[in-house]
Amino acid sequence: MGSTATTTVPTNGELMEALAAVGAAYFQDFAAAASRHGLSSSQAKALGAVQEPVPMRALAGRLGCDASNVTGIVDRLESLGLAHREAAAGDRRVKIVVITEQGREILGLIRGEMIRTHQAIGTMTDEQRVALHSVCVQVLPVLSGRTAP
Amino acid sequence: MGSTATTTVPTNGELMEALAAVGAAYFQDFAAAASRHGLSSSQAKALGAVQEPVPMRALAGRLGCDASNVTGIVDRLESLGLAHREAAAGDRRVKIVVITEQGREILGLIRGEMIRTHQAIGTMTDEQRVALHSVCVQVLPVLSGRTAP
DNA sequence: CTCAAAGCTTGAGTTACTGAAGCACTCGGT
DNA sequence: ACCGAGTGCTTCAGTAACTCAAGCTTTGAG
Repeated sequence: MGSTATTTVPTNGELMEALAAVGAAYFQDFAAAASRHGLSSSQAKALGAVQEPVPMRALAGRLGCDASNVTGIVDRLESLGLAHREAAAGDRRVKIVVITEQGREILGLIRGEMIRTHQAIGTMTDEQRVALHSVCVQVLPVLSGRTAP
Repeated sequence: MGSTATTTVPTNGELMEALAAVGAAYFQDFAAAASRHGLSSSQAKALGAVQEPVPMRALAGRLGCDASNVTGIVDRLESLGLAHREAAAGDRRVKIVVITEQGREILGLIRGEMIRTHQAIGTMTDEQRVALHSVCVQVLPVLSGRTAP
C-alpha cells in the first residue's frame, strides 16, 4: 500500500463519496435548469434520451424504468409539443418517439443554462478534462453493465 | 509525461455528455442496490445524508427538495426503524433526524453491493483514482454553489 | 407583551413509478 | 393458412415523491 510522497491514493469509500456528491450536485443543476423551462427532471432526461428516434421499449431501457411508466412521460412531452410518436415501419406494434424542433431547442437551452456545471468545467485544466473524459469513457461500459455481448 | 499528439481536449458538450452518462449509470447502480433492501432511492439518499444527526430543514437542503417532502420520507425511514426523530436541545421547534444502528448497517450493505460501481473503480489505475478524486474535490464547491462565504 | 418569522406538519393536487392485465401485432411450427 | 407463444404498448390500481399553501408551535426582537 504505502504510496506516500505527495499524493495519497483515495480509498474506494472516499472515491464513492466524492462521486456521489458530484453526481448529486450535477443532477440538481440539471433539474433546476429543466424546471426553469417547465420540465421535470424525468421529462428532461427523457428528452435527452430521444435526440435520435427511439422505440418506447428501448427508451424505458435507457431511463432504467418500466415501460408503462414511459407511456405517461411521453404523453406529457407530446402534450407539450416537445416530442411525438410515430409508427415504426415494419412492425406495427412499435411506436417510435421522435423529438420535435421545439424539443431540440428547449433541450439546448437547458444544457446551456446549467451554469454551475459550466463553471465547474471551467475550473479544469486541459489535462484534467482529457483525464476526466477518458476515465468516463473507460468506465462507462462496466458501470452500465454493457460488457461485451 | 507529456501528453502525446493522440490526446484531444474534449469539448464542453462531450464532457457533459460523458458526465451525464456516468452519473446516470452510477445512480441506477445505487437505486438497484437500495431496492434490494426494500428502499427507494430517495429513502436511501436520505439515509446517506443523515450519517451524522441533521435537522429536518437542513436535510431538505441537502436533498434539494421542499421541507414538507422530507416529512414523508423520514416518516417511512422511521417506520422501518432506520432512523428516528429527536428533539433539539435549545430549540423546541427543531427535530433532528438520527440514524439508527440498523440504518447504518443497511447503508453499509447498500454501498457494499454497488457492484458495478466497484467494478468500475476497479478498472482504474492508482493515478486515475488520485486524479479523479482531486477533480471531484476541486469542482464540488463550485458545482454545489458553495463558493466561499 | 406582541408580533413577525422560523421549523415542522397537514392537506390538496400532480407526477413518477411498479406490477398486473389487456389489446394488437409478429412469427415459428404444424 | 392457422394457432399459439411471445413482444410492444397502454390501462388500471396503488404507492411514493414532490410542490405549494395553510396551519401550529416556538423563538426572538422590539
